[in-house]
Amino acid sequence: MAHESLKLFRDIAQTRSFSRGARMNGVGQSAASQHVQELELDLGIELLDRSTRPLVVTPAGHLYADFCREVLRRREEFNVALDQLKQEVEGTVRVASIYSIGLSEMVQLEQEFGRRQPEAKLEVEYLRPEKVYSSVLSDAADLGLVSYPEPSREITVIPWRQEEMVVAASPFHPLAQGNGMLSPADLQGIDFIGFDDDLPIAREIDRFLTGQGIKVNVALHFDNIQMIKEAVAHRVGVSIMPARIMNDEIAQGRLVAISIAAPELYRPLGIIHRKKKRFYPVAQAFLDLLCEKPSGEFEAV
Amino acid sequence: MAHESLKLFRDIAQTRSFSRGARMNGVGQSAASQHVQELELDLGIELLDRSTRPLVVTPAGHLYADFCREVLRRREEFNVALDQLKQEVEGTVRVASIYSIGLSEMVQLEQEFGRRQPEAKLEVEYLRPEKVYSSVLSDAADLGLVSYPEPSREITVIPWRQEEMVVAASPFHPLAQGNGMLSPADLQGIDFIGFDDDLPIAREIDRFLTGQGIKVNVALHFDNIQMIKEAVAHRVGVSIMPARIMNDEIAQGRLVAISIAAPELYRPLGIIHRKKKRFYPVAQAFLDLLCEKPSGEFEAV
DNA sequence: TTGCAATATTAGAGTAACTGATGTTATGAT
DNA sequence: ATCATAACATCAGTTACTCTAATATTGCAA
Repeated sequence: MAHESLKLFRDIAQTRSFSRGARMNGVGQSAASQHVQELELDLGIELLDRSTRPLVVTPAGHLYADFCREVLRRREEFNVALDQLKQEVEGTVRVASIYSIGLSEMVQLEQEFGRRQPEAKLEVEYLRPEKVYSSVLSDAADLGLVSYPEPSREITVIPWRQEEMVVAASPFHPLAQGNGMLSPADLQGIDFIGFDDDLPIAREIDRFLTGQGIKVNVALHFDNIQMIKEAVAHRVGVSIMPARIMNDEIAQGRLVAISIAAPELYRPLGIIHRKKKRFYPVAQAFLDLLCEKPSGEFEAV
Repeated sequence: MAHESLKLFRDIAQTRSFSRGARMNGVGQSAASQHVQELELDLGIELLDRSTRPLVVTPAGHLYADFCREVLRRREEFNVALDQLKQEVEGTVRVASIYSIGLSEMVQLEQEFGRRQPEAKLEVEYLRPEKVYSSVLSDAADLGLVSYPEPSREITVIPWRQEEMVVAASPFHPLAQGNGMLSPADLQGIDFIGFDDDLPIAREIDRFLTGQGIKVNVALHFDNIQMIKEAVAHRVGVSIMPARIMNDEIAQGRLVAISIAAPELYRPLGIIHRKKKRFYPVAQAFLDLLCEKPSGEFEAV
């Protein structure tokens, strides 16, 4: 609004004509005339001398025209800076994820996203679960990927996947000699590699085992899956973890996955984000990608 | 209008509060909220993060706030420059006058004007008649004082005075020995000091003498009254000129004024100015002073 | 939770700004 | 000079905005 007014006066002064200035700004000559009259009334001084044709810009008019020019230039600068900022801010999706989402999965997602939004940038940061929440809360990340997601006043949860949990064991472990299935009872008293107690997955596994009346012998526990897999491979014990993140080790013959016969144990994954936040188009696009693609062998919910 | 908007946003960003910013600008909190929303919609980016209290200015908001601050500062500069200009332009009356208006008269006018408008400045420039017209035309002078004023399409005339024209002679000249009166016939064949032919006063005097069937012997002619008075004092001849501008020389006994018995010869003086020009208050005040005061012994018309 | 203070939302009133038609004026050609 | 013309001014009516007032929602702290 103000921008248009400034440009209008500048153009009138520059072309020394109300009609031309008006045309250049897509308004009628009448509007231009009224506008300048209003200006002159406000400033209490004549800006343009219309008693001669073509009109003459008065000294006061020159002062004002200079003002207009400088403001318009500054406005352009602002627009440029803003566009740059938008590129940075709106062209980037910042994702905070727990480690156990799996690197290979994320690489796939990144590739697909790069194909769809070549301009966009994806920044993924792997953090411990509580750091994912705080990162989303503090707006350091647009989206968070967590297991056992918990909504709060600030956080909205979008359910994402249900990952089947299986028993992980060394190929040489006695349990690995069966048909790839076992019943919960088979785990009674077994040596077990667990997750640190403060991780949601640890609590869920514990609840499951307790619910089944099973007690395992926790030989070791870690705060990350990588170490657990390592320990299992070294036959320190068995563990329970999402099947999908063992794919590489299974292919290499370092681990085997043994399904647990009913009741199914699933790890829910969720996408979290700040409530009320309007997503930038790029963040929305990434969210769409996540939701649309039931990648891997497990269904999205 | 735009100024208020810019200030509003700057204040909101600076105080980190809609309500305070609104109060500082004499509007309601609602207006402030709506204003920023509108802005954000226009720019397509969030300027203020209201999801926390006190609100946080986003990077884009900082860019815009900086823009506001700079424009406001520039606007202040403009206002200052404009005020200065107003002082100069509106506080000054520029008068262009022919030489023969008389310095003493003008000094009187200046004094009276200085008393009435202590703030105002009066600039008087003495020029040859045609320069007075062009000065008024080119807007280098607000008012012009001329004799035998001629209106044109560009120039408006305000009749000012009718000055009695008298014969100027040395106290020792034969004509000066009478009763201070003479008839036109007394001038027949006399040695005469005239004005340059291109001056209106020269043409008028010539017309008068011719109309009376008189022929004088033009001994010398000058383009200014000062030289004519000098020549008359030296008894090169007599001349005809406005009585009033001889006052000083008559008081000093260097010249005498001899009235011409009917038909009266008058020199009309007029104030000229550009048509349609709205006067600034100060110029109008000076014009009022000129018109109101039938100074000297001759009536204003 | 509950209460408080801040912001968002909504409808409606008042006003600013534009359009279109018409009046006025500056300028140049007849 | 007078006329024609192109430019600017004016006016009435409409559109579109901006503000207010009342009310709902939200963030934060006790």
